Amino acid sequence: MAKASTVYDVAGHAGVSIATVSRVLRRPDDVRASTRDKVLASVAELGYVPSANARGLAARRTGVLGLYFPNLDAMEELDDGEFDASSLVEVVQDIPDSGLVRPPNLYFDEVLRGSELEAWRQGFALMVGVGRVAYPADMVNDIAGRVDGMAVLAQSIPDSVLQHVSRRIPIVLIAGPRRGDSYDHVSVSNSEGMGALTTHLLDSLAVTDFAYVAGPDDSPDGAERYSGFRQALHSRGLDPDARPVLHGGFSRQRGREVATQLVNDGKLPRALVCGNDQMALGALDVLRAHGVRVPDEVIVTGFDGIEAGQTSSPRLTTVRQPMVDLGRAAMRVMLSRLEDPKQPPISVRLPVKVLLRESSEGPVDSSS
Amino acid sequence: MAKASTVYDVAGHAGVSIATVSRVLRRPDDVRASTRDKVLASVAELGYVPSANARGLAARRTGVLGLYFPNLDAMEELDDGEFDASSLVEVVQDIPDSGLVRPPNLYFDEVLRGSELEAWRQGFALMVGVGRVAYPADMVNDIAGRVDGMAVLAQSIPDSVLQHVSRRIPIVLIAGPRRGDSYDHVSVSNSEGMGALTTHLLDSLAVTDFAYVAGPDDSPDGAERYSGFRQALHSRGLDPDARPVLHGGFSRQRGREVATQLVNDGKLPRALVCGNDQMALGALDVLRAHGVRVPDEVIVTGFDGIEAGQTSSPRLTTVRQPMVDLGRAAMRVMLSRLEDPKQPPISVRLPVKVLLRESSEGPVDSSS
DNA sequence: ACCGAAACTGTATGCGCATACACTCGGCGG
DNA sequence: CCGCCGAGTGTATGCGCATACAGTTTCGGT
Repeated sequence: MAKASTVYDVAGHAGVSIATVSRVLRRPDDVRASTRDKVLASVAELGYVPSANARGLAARRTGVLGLYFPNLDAMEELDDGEFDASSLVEVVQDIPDSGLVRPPNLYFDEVLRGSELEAWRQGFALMVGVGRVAYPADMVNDIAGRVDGMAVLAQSIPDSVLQHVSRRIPIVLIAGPRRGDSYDHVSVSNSEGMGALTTHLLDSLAVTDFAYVAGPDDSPDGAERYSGFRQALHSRGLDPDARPVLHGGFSRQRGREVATQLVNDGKLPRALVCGNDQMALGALDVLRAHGVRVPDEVIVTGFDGIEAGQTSSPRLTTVRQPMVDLGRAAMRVMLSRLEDPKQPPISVRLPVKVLLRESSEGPVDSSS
Repeated sequence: MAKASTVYDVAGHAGVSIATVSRVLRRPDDVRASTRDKVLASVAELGYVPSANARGLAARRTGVLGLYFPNLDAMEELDDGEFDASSLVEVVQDIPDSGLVRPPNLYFDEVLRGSELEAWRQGFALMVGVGRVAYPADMVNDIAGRVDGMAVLAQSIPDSVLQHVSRRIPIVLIAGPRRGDSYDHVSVSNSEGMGALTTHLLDSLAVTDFAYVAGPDDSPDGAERYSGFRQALHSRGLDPDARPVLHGGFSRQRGREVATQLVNDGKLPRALVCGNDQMALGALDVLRAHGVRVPDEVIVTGFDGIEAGQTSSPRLTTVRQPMVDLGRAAMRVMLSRLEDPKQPPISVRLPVKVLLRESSEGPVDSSS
């Protein structure tokens, strides 16, 4: 590592020109086999690794796709802790589930996985950025300068910034509402999914007594879901406005608070429809603690399909978002845009799955 | 996006030289305020975003740190599915927990989070790569050419490749065993943690009848944990070799298989010590299905501290790895190495926490 | 009003690679 | 035996920026 070797070093060592070295690496078939072997031997000998910067500069593309997340509260909590190795083991009664120490966002992780997978399959590297509240613009700019295209989750970026960077690279919006119609967009069927779930409760389980636990007011996903809920009720002649809406925050803790309130007020509905899984799990925590039987007394449903809903007891009925596919789709759309920059804006809408489990359907054999 | 503008465009637009533009962006204080404003106005006007490639080339550093994961079986499963939007909603009884459709690796996700956090805090971007079995060398090389330093998880890379790229950039190994003594290394106290947990079972719960469910043979973490288990027994005068060892694969399914076997053979031990949480959860599945009471009849323990162990019933006693800190520590070590390339190899060992929960301690109030 | 230092800005160069183009060389048809 | 062609290789250039260095302006002091 004394000094990274360059094409020139390799060329000198192999007795060829730098052009030949470059060809051996980029278009091996254009080089005579014997020459190629000579060069490759030198590459190995010198530990040569091409500089992506130089390559990117010369080729006018970086070969990198970007993925930008908004910052979820959970991440910030990590900021403080210094790791301290004073003792290598500590035996403790379990730390309380703060919901923060263990970041709960399966959601992003899966989008990330999907993106990573698709990007590499298409021959691109992936760069990840998680927004810190303080200086989103700088980070976004930084990433934008490093990539050939960038996917942005929900509304993690102010419009002005988005507009600025979009003059350099294509932008794909993931989830969230459309923003203007100049960007490509990938989202899931939030309203249809919640609608289908609600309809199931209405038609198959004959539920009419609902309460809805909404997400944060500024969540477009949350809004779409609630809208789906309302439409389902409306289509069956029920008045959505007659159903109580409890405002949450998409956190487990918030779900607990809402449920606690309902219990205390003695206003438990037949079905508690939650805007996401975290809140539903929080509600389950409270109901279980109060001895309320789910689903016999109260049906609870979520949205997202996170893993924890699969191992909770009872297991959570929910709407599964194809989060991995969201990431994959975003990357594909981006590549398609790179290939043909002037095609009209693309908008992909991914299907969801309503998963019926014990929190709504009653006991099911879980011996699997 | 017609044609990304450059320093030259901005310089021309603002009526200054490119050097001044560059300075405005890099060292604003070296430029007169009035000039700076002029330039910034042009930057905004033109939608200028500096090319990280050019910058990196000129500055001889990329400002990016790399993180490379081995490929876990789970990822591959995603390869096939095309997303198909023929229907936007589908209502289904829950799909069986294949353990594949929902990638279970909280582990990597958290290391990633930690890395991402620390990298950005230090002013670096993060690039992620997940190894595909087919061509790890190419991917590693590719990343190595793009970053100032790379962290590698466990043994995801052949020694030869590692050696090659390490001539260009510093490498930090995360988890896994040391490899030679030329690389920096970050790991957790696997053996100490498992030792402490085992000792607790021995001393506080008076268990002597153990069975150990090991991980895959090629997992160094698994080996260290088993070693900690053995040492604990040995230190209490018990013979480790008298305790059955069941070989697993770190998957939930494997945990189920092992547990099923034990049940069928009527050889359930007092305590089932598992090499990771996934297997432990799989064992819980089976024990519950067979009506075996945990922890009254059988104590089950895991290792890792994944979230699912926190919501399982009973909640899982385990050893919590500071996975987020692993990532953070790796990045810090890397930066320290970049600052002073010739300091002796660093080896950081992070502490773990033994978390006592209901799968070993009996009923606990879980109303929280 | 003059001088020198300090503050500021411009000019020139190179980072490491891809690639257009020029060139060499061997084989082939005429 | 000559000229032509294509495979293979070398030469020269530019990608967009940072920065050393040179040049210019500003400003305090006298």
